[in-house]
Amino acid sequence: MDQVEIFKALSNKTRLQILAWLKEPEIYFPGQLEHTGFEDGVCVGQIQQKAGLTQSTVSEYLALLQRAGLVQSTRKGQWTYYRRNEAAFEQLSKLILSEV
Amino acid sequence: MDQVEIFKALSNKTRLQILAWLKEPEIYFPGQLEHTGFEDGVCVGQIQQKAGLTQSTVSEYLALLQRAGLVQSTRKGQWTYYRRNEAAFEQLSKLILSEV
DNA sequence: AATGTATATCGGAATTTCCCGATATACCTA
DNA sequence: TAGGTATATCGGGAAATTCCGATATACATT
Repeated sequence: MDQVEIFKALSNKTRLQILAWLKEPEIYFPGQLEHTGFEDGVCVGQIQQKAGLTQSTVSEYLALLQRAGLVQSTRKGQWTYYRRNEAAFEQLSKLILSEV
Repeated sequence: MDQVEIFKALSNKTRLQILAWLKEPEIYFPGQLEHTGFEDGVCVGQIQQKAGLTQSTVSEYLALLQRAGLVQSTRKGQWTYYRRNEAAFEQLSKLILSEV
């Protein structure tokens, strides 16, 4: 758990937004529900649309968040679904009180 | 409380070190104890020495941490003492669970 | 095999961050 | 007032980040 890498990942408004959206996908991505549900998270395209940035940028942001350990992904067919890694946030919350 | 600004402030190894040092000044800055104690924190010069960066860099890092609300300062004579703002860390810890 | 769709990766321009040396400001003492 | 010490601010080169368009890869369908 590289602290600096985690905080860098969180140092961007769009990435914070994405994390907030992934917390309540049923609210922020209602369009996906009927297709696949949210067990595996939300696919890149849905996130990209909502973020209003290019596909390449959003894909890189998600990869960055994953390298930091804040999200996890599942590939299903041509879609990659991203979901939050809640354990990482719990850990981070504690770490801020104990180590930072 | 600007989340991005806070996470940017934490996205640097030296600044994280400084915050950790200020958590236990009596351990990391034993030289200052006999002079002034630690009620107001630690002066810039002591922190600079320990960080091993230039005076200007450390001064700017402390100002940056202060703008993010993570530390507070007290001027006494020619010295500026910096100490942690523990309330900010408590808030941040909770914020990571509730908002991020 | 050929085409279409979803995502990842590459190359790069613009901006920001990192960290420095030089200089300015504040305060203290003789 | 002059000189010394502590800190803040300024200007800038190097490196990292932001975000893009173009291209590559992966999978599905026909």
